[in-house]
Amino acid sequence: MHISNKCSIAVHCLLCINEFGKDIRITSEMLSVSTGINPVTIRGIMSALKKDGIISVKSGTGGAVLCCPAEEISLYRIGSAVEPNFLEKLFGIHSSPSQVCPVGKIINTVLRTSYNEIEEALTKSLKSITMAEIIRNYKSTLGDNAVPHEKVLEYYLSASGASGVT
Amino acid sequence: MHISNKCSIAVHCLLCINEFGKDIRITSEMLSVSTGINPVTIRGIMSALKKDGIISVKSGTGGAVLCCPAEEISLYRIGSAVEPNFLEKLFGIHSSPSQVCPVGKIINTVLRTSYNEIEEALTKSLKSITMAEIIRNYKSTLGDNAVPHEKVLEYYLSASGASGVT
DNA sequence: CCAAGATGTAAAATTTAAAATTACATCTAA
DNA sequence: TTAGATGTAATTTTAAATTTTACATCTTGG
Repeated sequence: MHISNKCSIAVHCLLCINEFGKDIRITSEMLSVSTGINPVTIRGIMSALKKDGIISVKSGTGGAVLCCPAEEISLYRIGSAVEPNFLEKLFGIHSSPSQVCPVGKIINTVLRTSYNEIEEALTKSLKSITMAEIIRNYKSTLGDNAVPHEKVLEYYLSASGASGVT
Repeated sequence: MHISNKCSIAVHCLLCINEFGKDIRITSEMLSVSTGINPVTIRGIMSALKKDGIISVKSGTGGAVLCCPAEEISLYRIGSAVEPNFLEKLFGIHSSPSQVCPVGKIINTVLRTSYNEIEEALTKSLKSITMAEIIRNYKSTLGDNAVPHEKVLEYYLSASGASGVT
């Protein structure tokens, strides 16, 4: 009953790349620790983001970097990248209505008309929110909770290998 | 990754009630045949619609009728009735990010800020589409496919007991 | 050049949420 | 008073997402 976690996980990863990418090498292992999601799933998501041109990942040695301005990375783009046609899947429609009943026969068409309207509006909102805004929001939410950067890097460097400290 | 089928099923049922309610008694069995969904699930959905004041169902003998004008039954109202808080559930968020990583610590808050914006816009579209519009859309889509009403009633009357002709 | 540490994927196993099934108490009117 | 409904709880089944396992391939430092 919801869009899979992939979009949220992707945003999380992009925030990490943006925040720590200059100081440490961002690997799927590191992102796995940060997100609490297993590294294979992370790699799948990274793959999708890469295919869409949002990030580039150095194969073999590892290390992901943003490869376009944060203003150009909208939630719509992220969602579409990690889960093609995610909007069409938004509203579930029952799959085997009676083909004898006039309502059953055309319910799919009728529903799609309304759902398309909604998806259009939704697309607009999703396009209006970009990583630039999310990064700003992250920084201001961080506020006083901000941990010294070295501390964080130390955590990641020691945790590489999934120590278990999460 | 999507809102459950309940909302679509509810719209289907409401269309049937509106279309055939004057001629035949709308039972969960009849709606089960029309939707292809089992009667217990239908009764659950009808219960929810009833609780919200959208329909009234005669207990015991059966027979559902709309009990408010179609203009007042929006998709938002239907969705909320059959699935409380369905919008909050829209975007999945991974549930166990690292509490040591600064991103992991506040990712939920950061995401919710953006998702709330989107949900607000979505709510507005969902409220703007009502059964009145859907009924109009149904009638016009029906167009020439329109089957003589008696045929349909005959179908339902004979099918009561779920004959299998669907 | 080659081994350690990454990515990239495929395939199978597990988990989880939705829906179906089963069961039964209760209601209503012919 | 009984046949045909609704109302709901509990269990089973099903389908989809995620994790796990496995392994091929890439990259670079020693």
